[in-house]
Amino acid sequence: MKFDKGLMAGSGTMLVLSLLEGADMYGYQMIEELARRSNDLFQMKEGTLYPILHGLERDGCLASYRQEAPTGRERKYYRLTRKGKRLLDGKRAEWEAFQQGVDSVLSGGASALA
Amino acid sequence: MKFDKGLMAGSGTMLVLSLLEGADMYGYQMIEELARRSNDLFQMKEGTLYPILHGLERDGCLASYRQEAPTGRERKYYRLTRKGKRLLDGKRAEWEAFQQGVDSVLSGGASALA
DNA sequence: TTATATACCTTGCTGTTCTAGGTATATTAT
DNA sequence: ATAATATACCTAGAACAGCAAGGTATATAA
Repeated sequence: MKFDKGLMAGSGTMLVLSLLEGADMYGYQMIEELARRSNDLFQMKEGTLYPILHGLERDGCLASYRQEAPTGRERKYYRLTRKGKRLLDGKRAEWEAFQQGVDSVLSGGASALA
Repeated sequence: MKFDKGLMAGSGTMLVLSLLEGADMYGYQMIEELARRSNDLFQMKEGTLYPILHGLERDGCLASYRQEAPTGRERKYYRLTRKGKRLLDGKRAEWEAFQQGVDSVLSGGASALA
């Protein structure tokens, strides 16, 4: 990424899952799509992405299938499973809570939660 | 913390620095203050905090002094230096960009950045 | 007198990202 | 034709941050 690598930790999985919510994608495409959607802020490295994909598939959160591109090149597409969708929902909720917590601390601690 | 530990990575330093922007504090107090300001969402562990403090002091971002509490116990207070303030400002800017980037990806990539 | 709260610290584990490689095919430039 | 680049997948090892679990010591509460 372009900034403190640490910030990315913990969000990488969520970002990947969220990409697959809209459409099946292959790895290389996810990197491009992540850059596009973030205005080039997120430039995920392959060494980061592929281990994430393999782990999620191993845990049953993603399913993969091979499909030939019009060019003739073979691509490995990933699809979000029901379990993956549940994981995404959980990560998203965690992210929102975290975001709120950080902003609350940064602003001195006066946030009115519920 | 209460959630995916990974999310914390990269933010710990910023949160600590931001606490010290308002007032000098000692370690134990920072943990309590962080919990208070975040409605108990952030329960930073001592094994996380002390290495952060030592690193920031080593880098000249914090300065420390010992002061006796009314109870007789000695406390080690930390003060934000000018260099620490600059670091905080940078971290804050990074955090905002990151936050915006994540939300942009989560919402499909349509954010209008300036 | 024992347990808990306060207050500081460190070592080693784990998990996540990145670096830096490797393989192979398709396209573009020379 | 040949070289360079883009596409597309992968992995091993380094680096780093947070955590668990320990240690030390004093003050307060049971």
